[in-house]
Parts: sequence; structure tokens; C-alpha cells
Amino acid sequence: MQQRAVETRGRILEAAVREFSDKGFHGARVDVIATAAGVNKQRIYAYFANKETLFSEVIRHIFTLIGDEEALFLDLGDDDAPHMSEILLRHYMFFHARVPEFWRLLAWENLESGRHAHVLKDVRETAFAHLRRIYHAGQRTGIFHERVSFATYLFVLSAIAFFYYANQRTLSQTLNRDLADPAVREQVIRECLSLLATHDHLASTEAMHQGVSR
Amino acid sequence: MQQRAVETRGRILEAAVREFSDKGFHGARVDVIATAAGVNKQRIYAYFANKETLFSEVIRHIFTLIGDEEALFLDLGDDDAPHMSEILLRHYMFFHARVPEFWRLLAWENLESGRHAHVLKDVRETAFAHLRRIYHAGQRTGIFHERVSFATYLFVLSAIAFFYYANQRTLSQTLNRDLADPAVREQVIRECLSLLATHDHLASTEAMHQGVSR
Amino acid sequence: MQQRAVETRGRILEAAVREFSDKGFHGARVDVIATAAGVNKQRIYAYFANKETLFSEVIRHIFTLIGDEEALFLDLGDDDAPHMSEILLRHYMFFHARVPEFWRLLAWENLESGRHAHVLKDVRETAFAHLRRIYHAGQRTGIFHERVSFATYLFVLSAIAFFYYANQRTLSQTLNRDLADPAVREQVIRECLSLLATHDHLASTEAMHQGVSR
Amino acid sequence: MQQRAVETRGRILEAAVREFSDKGFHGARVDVIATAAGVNKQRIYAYFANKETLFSEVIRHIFTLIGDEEALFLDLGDDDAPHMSEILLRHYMFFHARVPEFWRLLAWENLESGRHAHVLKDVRETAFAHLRRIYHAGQRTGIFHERVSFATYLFVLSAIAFFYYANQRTLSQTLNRDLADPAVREQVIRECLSLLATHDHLASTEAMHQGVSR
DNA sequence: AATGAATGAGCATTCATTCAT
DNA sequence: TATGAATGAATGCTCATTCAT
Repeated sequence: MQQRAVETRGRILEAAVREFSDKGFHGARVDVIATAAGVNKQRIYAYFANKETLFSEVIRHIFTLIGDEEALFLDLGDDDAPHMSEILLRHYMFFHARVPEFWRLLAWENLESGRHAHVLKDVRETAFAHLRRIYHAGQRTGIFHERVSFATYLFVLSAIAFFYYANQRTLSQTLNRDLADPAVREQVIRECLSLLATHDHLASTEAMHQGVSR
Repeated sequence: MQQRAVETRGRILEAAVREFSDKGFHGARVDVIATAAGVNKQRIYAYFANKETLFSEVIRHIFTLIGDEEALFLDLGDDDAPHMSEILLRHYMFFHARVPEFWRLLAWENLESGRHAHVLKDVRETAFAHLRRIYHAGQRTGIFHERVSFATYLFVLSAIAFFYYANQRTLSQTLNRDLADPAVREQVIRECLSLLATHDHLASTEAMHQGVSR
Repeated sequence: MQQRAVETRGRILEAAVREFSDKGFHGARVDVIATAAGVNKQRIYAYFANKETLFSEVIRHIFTLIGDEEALFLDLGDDDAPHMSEILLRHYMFFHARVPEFWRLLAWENLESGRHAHVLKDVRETAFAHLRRIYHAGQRTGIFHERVSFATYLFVLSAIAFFYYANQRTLSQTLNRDLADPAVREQVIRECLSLLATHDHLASTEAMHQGVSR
Repeated sequence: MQQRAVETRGRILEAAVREFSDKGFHGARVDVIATAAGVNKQRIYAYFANKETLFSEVIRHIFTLIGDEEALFLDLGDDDAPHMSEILLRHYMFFHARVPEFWRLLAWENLESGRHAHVLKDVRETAFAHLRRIYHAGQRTGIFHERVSFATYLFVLSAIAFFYYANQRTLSQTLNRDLADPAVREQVIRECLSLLATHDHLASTEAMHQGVSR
């Protein structure tokens, strides 16, 4: 493929990410993608056989992105366990804020078919394996709940970050707060970490007990 | 409106709930709704001006449903505070399982417009006010974190229940477990409650400490 | 189906016969058919699922026509045997002249797929069975060649009539005559009958022999 | 034109013959021809201005072929007159079997435009003139009907051969025989020759009469 | 001479919506 | 109240043809 073609293909993919994340598979229009990419509609069919295939490539593209970013977690070590919840929660929160296409495409994908779910797994497993080891070590030193599996732990953190963005519109109403405001987000993050805290919480109750038992 | 008309309108609405929750606004077909409702397409336009309005009515209808069910919470009292997390989490989990149209329409709504968010608020406020009072009382007696607002507390519980269903397809891959299995769900519920526990957790650490200090 | 619908469907079919016979399946345009029929394009899809089905209906329609006209042959009796070749040849010649859509659609059909050939058989069998009986009787009285089957006899007559019209353009060049001219056609018919003649021919040779043997 | 160019042009033409004879002008795809010829699509436009012109060249090419083969007829002499019908009929039958592209392109041409008919004439005239002379001589000796012109005689033979192949699909149904079977073809050829026979026929009736009159 | 990249007009088909009865 | 008939504006996709290298 010539350089020009690579660029054209790239522009199409970028435009497609925006359009599909915006409107979903059924709502997205091939014409709109072509116009946004500044190319002839036919180019789309030359590079991506059809709308369906283009959508698959979009999903793969965005899902790969989260995997790439999670590679950062490989730098974490056992001594990061006490702050792992905060690190993960902030990471996901900021990722969703920076790349809103991700949660949107994830949501469309879950609503519309789930055909591309497997990509996500393939792409995240390395980082998750690493985090899992740290978590298990942390469980032994009492930093994490012994009865809470790593899967559930990660599930809850993911749910918080995803739900915060995915349901922002309805939540802002229900909770009477503007979730788009960074200050609100910071406050929510802190409160969630308090809610999930084991270490800090243990420390404080320990302190309390020491006072009592003394 | 005559009795026959009321029934026809009802049949259309039910069919529309199914179709819209299944395919979303853009994916849904007016023809399909008409056929499913066993009426002529034109009836839809007679009762609901257009597809857009019909979608609004569907959202209002399903959002009202969750409000009705949350009326149950009015029976709770201050002494239910210790189990409130469990009561709420199970309620939402089971509600999502029983009425999958809700989380689906909620997701579509958040993805596609968010125009109808206000309905949710109107409809849930009574129950939430009641729960809020119990929560605040619980905070004072140490059952709930003092630094965690009721809004955030409810947000986390909602997030868990919603995410469990809304992202089931991708999660089942990521977590390597079949979330559709009731046993898995029960396990996840228990682990989540452990993670969020304040009272129980205190109790158990207390017991531990007592054992140690004896 | 209401009267109006019957008429609309009929107009579409007529326009489709013209367009398909003119341009063949691939060359025909749905838009053109709709315009020619004076209806909205969508009506075509309402009455005939798609272009393919519409083509099938067109073929069935025109093939049925030839069957209907061949019903006339049922009036023939054994005493018509001496003129049967002329009757048949003229019938087919005039039919092709009157309904040029027939040989054209037959040609398209043979070139493009042959999927609808079975219709022709179903529709002509009654008349053919009748002619076959007369032919066999004629063979016994020496009117028809004993070594020439009815099938081949009919095949040759059909070939002449079909080829005269189907290859008119190229033939007019090859034969240096304007086949569209009725006088030329009459001449060709007469010559062909001479060529195929058994009875007349026998008569003349008989006459000759009588002259000789006398 | 360089040698390489000649070869490329030739490959394109061959591929085009196949594609056009298969699908006709409207059904044929320039892409398919390019791929089949193993060349870049643009080459087609370099050698043949456009699809239309390419089709013309294809027609000219295949029409020339029949002329070349008919050159064989120049070897025939007056003493071949008794078997001329058989020679011609078998020639055309076998030619159609060997080069199905001919009758197909001839049929497409007649259906779609007839613009290239003149080529056929130019190319066949020499052989036809020769056959015409033999035929006229044969008429004088009673081998051919005196009232049947050479043009009509040739027309009937051509019609039989063409129709046998061009309408094979529909005929196989109508006649209840598999015309693709060589044995069936042989039988049909024999019967047709019986039907057209003048000389043989005279001979046999003569024999019959001699038997009777004795 | 040859090729990959790009385009505009077209094409079968669908959809939300309105009309006539 | 209810239905069958009809429409205009898309919508995904293809095709012959041209441009740039």
C-alpha cells in the first residue's frame, strides 16, 4: 500500500471512530464518514469491504488503545499496592474523559451485538495478569480484602469509571450534580476511594482499637 | 379516548418498548412495531405523532417503572440501615434481570440523546429522599462512611448493578466468567458487599482484634 | 388487494415487461420501470419483493401468453394436417411480430440464466399434446415424414420463426433483404413451407411419376 | 505497438470475449475483464477507449472467426451439392458447440443494439458467393427446390443450428429431451436433414412408387 | 508500458411518514 | 377507529472512468 493510501485509510478510520462512537452502527452513515474523512465514499469500500467490517476495524482500533495504555500498569510493583485502587480508578476516569469514544463504542457494542468482545480480552490480559499478582500479594498483607477476588475488585473499579461517564446525563439529574465539572469528579473519586478503602480504614479502626484496648 | 383505543395504544407502547430496547432508536423499525402490536402502521402516527415521540413515551414508560418499584424502599426504617447496601444492590440486580429493557433503554438514551433524563429524576425523588434520611442516620451511628455522601454511595451501587448487565458481553470475556450464570452473580454480589462493607467489616476486624488482644 | 392496488400492480408489470424485454435483467433499471408505470419506486418492492422476483413474474406473464394463444390449436383436427405446417409457422411468425417481447425475453432468459424455463413447459403441454396426435395421424397417412419426430418437426418450425425475428438485424445484412418488410416475410414463409413440404411435394412428384409411368 | 503491448491487448480481448459472451454488455464488468486478463484496469482504457469500444472489438473479433472457418466451404464443388445441407448443418452445429461465445455474442448483439451486424456481412460474403453458385447449379439438376432461394435455404439451416444452442435451456424443457447430449444432437441432425431433403426424399418416394406401380 | 489511488454518477433497496377509503 | 395504498428522501454499495506516479 502506498503512503497516500495509508493516509487515506487512516483518515477514514478516524472519521469512522467518531461517527460510530457518536451514532452507533445503525445510526452511523457511510456518507458522513466519507465526507468527514474528505474522501470519496467508494474508498471506504476499497479499504474496508463494507460498513460492518469498517465497524469491526473501529472497535479493534479503539479496544487496542485501552490495551496500549494499560501497558503502563506493568511498571507497578508490590509496594504500589496501597495506592492501586486510586491509580486504577484515576486511570480509567481520565481515560474515559480523554477518549470518550471508548466507553461509547463499548456501550454500542454491548447493546448491538457483542461480536467484537473477544478483542478486548486479547488486548488487556498481559496488564491484568501483572495487576493480579500485585493484588494477591496485597491480599496476603491485608491491603485487599481476602474474600474479594481480583476480578470483582477490577469489575467494581471499572463499573464506577464507566458508569460515571456512560450515564452522566441521567446521573447528573438523579444526583443533582454536574458530573462534567472536574471538581465534582475529584470529589466523587475521593468518596469512592473511601468507600472501597481497606488499608486506610483498617489503619483508622486499628488506631481506634489501640486506644480502646490500651 | 375509547376503551378500544386505550388498548391499541397500550399494545403499541409495549411493542415499542421491546423494539426500541432491542435495537435502539435508529435500529428500531416502525413497521416492526406495528406488526408486533398487530395494528396498522398508521395507528402509531395517530397515537404518537412520530417515531421520536414514540421513543420518548417508551422512555417515560420504562423510567416510571423503576420509580414504582422503588416505592418499596419507603417501607425501610432506620433499623434496616445495616443491610441497606445488600437490599439496594439485590434490588437493582434483580430488577435489571427481570426488566432488561430498563438498562438497555437507559443505555440507548445516554448514548443517543439524554433528552429524557429529567423523567428519571422526577420519578425517583420520593424514594431517594427516604433512603437519604436513613443513610444520614446510619452515618451518625457509624454504619456508613462519614466522608461518603449518599449520592456517591447510591451511585456506586447503581454502577455495579448497571455495569454487571450492560457490559455483560465484554465483561464475560475480560473476567473469564459467565455472568449470565446466577451462581456467578450471587458470588459477585457477596464480594461487592464485602468490598463496600463498613459495619460488618468493622465488626469482623473488631472480633479479630479481640481475639488477638485477649 | 383493493382495485387500485390491482391496477397499480398491473401497470408495474406492463412497464416491467417492456423494460426487461428491452434491456434484459442487468440492463433494466427499476427507476425506469417505476417512472414508466407512473408509480413510486417503492410500490415495486411492495408488490414484487425485488428486481429478481419482478423479472420472474414478467417471464411467467409473457410465457403464459404464448400458452394462451396456443389454445387455438385445440380447434385443429386430423383433416387440418395437410396445412398444419403453414398454420403453425404463420402463427409463430405473427405472434413474434405482434408480441416482440416474447422472443426477446426468451432470448434474455436463455442467455442470462434459464431459471424460468419450466414455466414454458407447464403452459404449452396441452396444445402440444393435441398437435402431436394430429401429427402422428398425419405420419400414418404420409402427410408427415415417418422418420421425423413431432418434437423435431416443431423444433424446426419454432427455430425458423424465432430466428427470423431474433436475428433480424444480422440476417438483414447477411441475406441482403429487409426482413422487417411484410412482403419479404411472406416470401420467406412460402419458401420455408416449400422446403418443409411433404404433401405438396409428394403430390408434385406423384404427378411427375404419373406422367412418366403412364 | 511493441510486442509486449500486442500481447497485453490480446489477453484483454480474450478475457473480454469470455466476459461479454457470458454476461452481455450490461452484465459484464470491466474489473472482471482486467483481473481475468491479469492486467491493470487502466490498460483496458489505454487500448480500447471505453467499454463500448471494447465490446465492438469483441464482436468484430468473434464475427471474423466464423468468416475464417467458412473459408473451408471454398473447397466444395458442384458434385458436393447432394450433401451440402448435411455439410453446412454439421458445420454450424459443431461450430456453435466449439465456440459457444459466437452464438451468445450474436444473441447479445441482436438484443442489445445490432450496431455491429455489418461486420458479419463483410466477412462471410466470399464463402456465401461460392456456396450460392453451387446451390444454383444444384437447383438446375433438381437437387435443391427451384422455388427456394439460396438465402432462405441458408437461413433455415442457420436457424436450426442457432436455435438448437441459443434456446437449449428452454427447448430441453419444451421438448423433454436433454439437448446437451451428443446422441440427441445426432438424432436431431438426422431428422432435420430428412425434413429438408429433396434429393434423398425424391429417391425414396421414387423407390416406393416403383414398388407400387410394379 | 504499466499500476495503484481516486472519483462521480448511478443503482437496488429501505424507511418514516402521509393519503384515501 | 382503523386500514391498505402511496410517496420522497435517504442509504449502503457498485461501476465505468480518470489521475498520479
